[in-house]
Amino acid sequence: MLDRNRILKDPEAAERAFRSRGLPVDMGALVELDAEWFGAVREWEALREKRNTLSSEIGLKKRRGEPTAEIEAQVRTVNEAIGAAEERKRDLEARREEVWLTLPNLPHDSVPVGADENENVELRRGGEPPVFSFPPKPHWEVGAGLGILDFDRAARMSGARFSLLSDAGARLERALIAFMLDCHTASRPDGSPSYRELSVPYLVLPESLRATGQLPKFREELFYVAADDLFLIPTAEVPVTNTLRGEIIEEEALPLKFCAYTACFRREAGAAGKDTRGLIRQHQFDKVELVWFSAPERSWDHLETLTADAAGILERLGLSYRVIALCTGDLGFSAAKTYDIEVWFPSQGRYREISSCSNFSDFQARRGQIRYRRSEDRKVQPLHTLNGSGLAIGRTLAALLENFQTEEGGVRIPEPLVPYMGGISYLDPRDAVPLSGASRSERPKANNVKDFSKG
RNA sequence: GGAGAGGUGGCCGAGUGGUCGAAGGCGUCCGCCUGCUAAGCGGAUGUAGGACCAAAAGUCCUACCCAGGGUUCAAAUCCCUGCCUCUCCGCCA
Repeated sequence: MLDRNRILKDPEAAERAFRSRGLPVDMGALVELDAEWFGAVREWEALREKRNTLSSEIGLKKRRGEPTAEIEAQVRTVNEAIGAAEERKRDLEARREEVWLTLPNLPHDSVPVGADENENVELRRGGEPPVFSFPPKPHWEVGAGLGILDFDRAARMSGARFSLLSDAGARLERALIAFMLDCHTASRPDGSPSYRELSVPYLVLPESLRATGQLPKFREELFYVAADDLFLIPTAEVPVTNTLRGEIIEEEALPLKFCAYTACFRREAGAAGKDTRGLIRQHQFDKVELVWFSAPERSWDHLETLTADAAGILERLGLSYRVIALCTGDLGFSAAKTYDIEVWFPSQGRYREISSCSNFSDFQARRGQIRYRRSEDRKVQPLHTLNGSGLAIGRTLAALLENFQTEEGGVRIPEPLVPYMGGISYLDPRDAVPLSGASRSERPKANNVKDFSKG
């Protein structure tokens, strides 16, 4: 939600901002509707005042034993007017909300102006794309060769855009989650506080999604559980940001930094034909998310830190990446400024998004009533929220399979992950065991796994 | 899922249908006092929208005592529904 006073003070500036996002907004109609709504509110308030005055007069008279029938009749008349005014107010309020809740955030001044993703600006690169002496295979082929990635069986149980990982693949996914969380929650060399880890619900109420901006506009992107009026989260941003919804936080406590691993669920409506193969675009994927709550004057610095924190994971894993600043036309609905981090995919010969780090300024905080008490003057103000992937697990896994593949079809495990893989430093295609079971001769020694399934 | 008890300000906790935005306490803030600290004393202390004002201060109006309906001239207070919490039972990872 945008700051009403700010928009109404300079509607032309707001209109320019919306146009820079490629969204023409009829500010005239918006201003007019707002004025109409506001007039209805004032009218309703005036009538309430009148009724309150008369009612308390009745109280006085009753105590003195004076007759009140006449005033009571008056109040009844006023009440009729209130009823009508309330209906009008309610109607206008609904119409106004519908408009205001679908207005996107205003881009920050530092965001490059541009029409679409072609005008995004590359800021920096990290690492070198690997050089191969053979044509690198796409990750789904590498994964299939290793026997750790299976899309056919996933489709059998769940349909398109789901995946099934097995053996070292499943373990690698778990390793990445643990590795990333450990990185973000580790104490920092400069003594600044690390991220606090949260484990959050995957199903949320509509108002939670309204706060972060997915509703009302992007309902078709969400999986919805109609029987309970709950939505599956499209990102941990939703539950983590909503953790503090409706709260007032003392300025000294800011910034508050949280990280959380969750599965994420997206319908990918309108993405038909895009990334139909592989792990890039799934209905369900894993992500470690970073979320900041910060004071407005510091949030732009914090976005830099947040982005560096996300990129740090790629550095440790030895993956090549670049950071780009999204232009106004490519900015997400709630964001005031966004950096995308893209990782190198050898099979595609290009960088693909692996993290999106945004400052939402006070946009989500207004919608979710997340405020802070400024220590200087004790005033209560909306704070700023930020978040970024740190990182998307499936895409990281895919990038590892592609970037560290060997000619034999194996994959080298980056050194920091080896402890998380139980010492495994190389995935060997010769170790592959089909899910339907190995033949008697090549069946590996049974793992000494305890059965915990009986709870 | 069944039975019962509740949901009031940062927290605890009163509240008879009318002057209750809400007693009291705790906490917090500002002063005073005590040569430090504690204690003590005085005062202030919800949020949102709006009016007056150049602005601040201040005064005033409207709303909010889980949410939504209802009764009433008038609802934190009475009624209904929903949600949530707690206790007991059932079921269950």
